[in-house]
Amino acid sequence: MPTRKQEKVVSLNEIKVACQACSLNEICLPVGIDDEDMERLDAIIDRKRPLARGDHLFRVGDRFRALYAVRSGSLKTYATSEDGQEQVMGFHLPGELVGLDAIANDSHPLAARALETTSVCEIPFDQLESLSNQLPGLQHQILRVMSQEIRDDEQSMLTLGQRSAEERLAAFLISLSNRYRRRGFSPTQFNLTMSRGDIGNYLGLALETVSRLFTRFQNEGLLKVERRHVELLDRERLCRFSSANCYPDASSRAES
Amino acid sequence: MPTRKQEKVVSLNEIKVACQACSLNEICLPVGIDDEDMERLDAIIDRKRPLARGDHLFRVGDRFRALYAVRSGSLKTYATSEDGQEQVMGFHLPGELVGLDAIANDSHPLAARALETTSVCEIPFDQLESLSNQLPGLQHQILRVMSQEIRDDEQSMLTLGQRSAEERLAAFLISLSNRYRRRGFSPTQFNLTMSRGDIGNYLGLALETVSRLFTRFQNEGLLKVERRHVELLDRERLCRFSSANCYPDASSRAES
DNA sequence: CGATGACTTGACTGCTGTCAACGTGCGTGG
DNA sequence: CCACGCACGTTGACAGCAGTCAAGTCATCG
Repeated sequence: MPTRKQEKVVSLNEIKVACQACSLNEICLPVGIDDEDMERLDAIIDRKRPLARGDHLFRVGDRFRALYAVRSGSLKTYATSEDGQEQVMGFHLPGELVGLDAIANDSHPLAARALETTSVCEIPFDQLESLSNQLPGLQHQILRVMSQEIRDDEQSMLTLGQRSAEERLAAFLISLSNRYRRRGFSPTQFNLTMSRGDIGNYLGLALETVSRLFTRFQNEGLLKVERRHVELLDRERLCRFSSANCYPDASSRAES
Repeated sequence: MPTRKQEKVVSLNEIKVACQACSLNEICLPVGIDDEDMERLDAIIDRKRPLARGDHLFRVGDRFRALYAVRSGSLKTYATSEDGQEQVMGFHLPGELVGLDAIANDSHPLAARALETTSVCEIPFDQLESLSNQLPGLQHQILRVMSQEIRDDEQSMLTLGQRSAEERLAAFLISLSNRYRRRGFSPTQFNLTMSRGDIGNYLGLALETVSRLFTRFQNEGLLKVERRHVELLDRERLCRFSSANCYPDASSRAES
């Protein structure tokens, strides 16, 4: 990552640090906000103490008060069916926003739980909203982020609806890879913070199928996997397996 | 539908008519907007001439200029995979909004095509955005609508990922039923404006499977189907089949 | 009246879920 | 330090749901 223009005054640097640490740097509410506005945005953000693995950030039905940006660690969001079965709806990596689905009814339709030690930034929604009234750039950015979320969900629907087990897992791995790359992590080597069961649940597959596919992918030289650690050896081929373009995913390409 | 408070002045009535005809009446951008604001909103909306069956409202990659609200008729949105296969992503009934996924990148990621003769309202986005800067109520409403879209997509993901063919079709029919009910149409009797192929494509099923399931549902007394016309005979049981609550779908329950 | 497209139905296959047994690594406590 | 338990992961056997291929029916329209 080329260091961004950091020749700035004091308080501004503080924010840069704050939001770089939070991975919010041009990500959560990317671009289109100038430094002064960013300062005001930063002022309303509350940094909470970390969650331990298994802790809930919020539960189903909790009143909606704030959006959350993952600063470090990772979360899963899930619903619970009437028979008590968990339904994993998504995973959230550093720099990603959680809770956008709660705005509509002022209540969280999903629960969010930490997959590992995780810290988040809390963005009180009423404050964000009134701030965005004053800052058209911010308002536009929020709309963009929500639109991107809809887009990503559409992508997931496509994967879940139309793809084979093999294609789903490949697409999942490519998606993770893209999202890690985007945040400056290695796109070819990372740890899965979720269990095989979570992955299977999310992809609509039995956990045994996920396990078998990892083995198969490894035998075919596509990747190397050992417990939670994954190394993508042939990203290109894996990508073709996924029947999806490699880079459209959560990338958004940050506009023109 | 009990006629809504129509004891109002002239121009206001016009809007009521306009937006009632457009089914926008408290739906596209529901509640939270007072009459005066609604007048200003109405002023930027462009009513276009109807699309014929098969016409495109927009295509993949088209520059994003406006959101569209279905006034009458219906649309499907779809992606096209590299091998030319169509992937149906959604159906849009009167009163529903299309194009929210295009805001992020100023470009439509999906194409939208009329399933029958269809008319839409065009809502130029830049005008909507600057208007919403002046009207906090409108801004909030837009966020709600987008949030609801995310919620609905999550619901679809769940259906596609975890459910059997039977459950998917049942959920699809219940969803249609809820959406028709919400707009004042019969929730138990309606025409499918899309083909079996479209339904199957959307649900991630072969069209033959969809056909067989319709037959089975009919034999089990759940519904009566003849070509495109469907009558739900046992909505309650169909709902249980879908493994989903009956009313959460696209309802949003229009807040408290 | 024939052509066309949409839909239905049947036969067969195969992917993927289920059930079950068996590793493997890690933390806890002796 | 070692033993144990437990959660997680892997692998195998088997079965069933749903896809594919194919034939046939029905409605609409020129």
